[in-house]
Amino acid sequence: MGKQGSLYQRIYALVQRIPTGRVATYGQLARLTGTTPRVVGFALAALPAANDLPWQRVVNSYGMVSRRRDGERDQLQRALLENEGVNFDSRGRIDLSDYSWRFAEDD
DNA sequence: AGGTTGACAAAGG
DNA sequence: GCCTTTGCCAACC
Repeated sequence: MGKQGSLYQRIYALVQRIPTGRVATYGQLARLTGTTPRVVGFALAALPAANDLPWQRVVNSYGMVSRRRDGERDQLQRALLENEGVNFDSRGRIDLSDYSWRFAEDD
């Protein structure tokens, strides 16, 4: 592994730090880990079905749950978020100005 | 080694 | 604001 762990490990470590009831975008995590948004999505897709990460807290730049190629994971994601108090509007969007995670070194 | 494929994003129309 | 293009880069043939 690299000096600071693999790229995927850095992404996962960051996802782990997103607080309950908050969301981060793929682009935000990409900037913080020095990669591109697509790779963040690819890293999350590589997670096993059962994992310890709050993976549901990662959404796209429009504040929407991104659709998977298969499965009902996106529905589960919305349910989990609503369960922790995140509000979706009639078009299925989250108001990022209210719910986005503000990263700080001392979190 | 080269082409394809994404849980994306920004810019253009 | 929606839809389409373009850039992106790691993974997987």
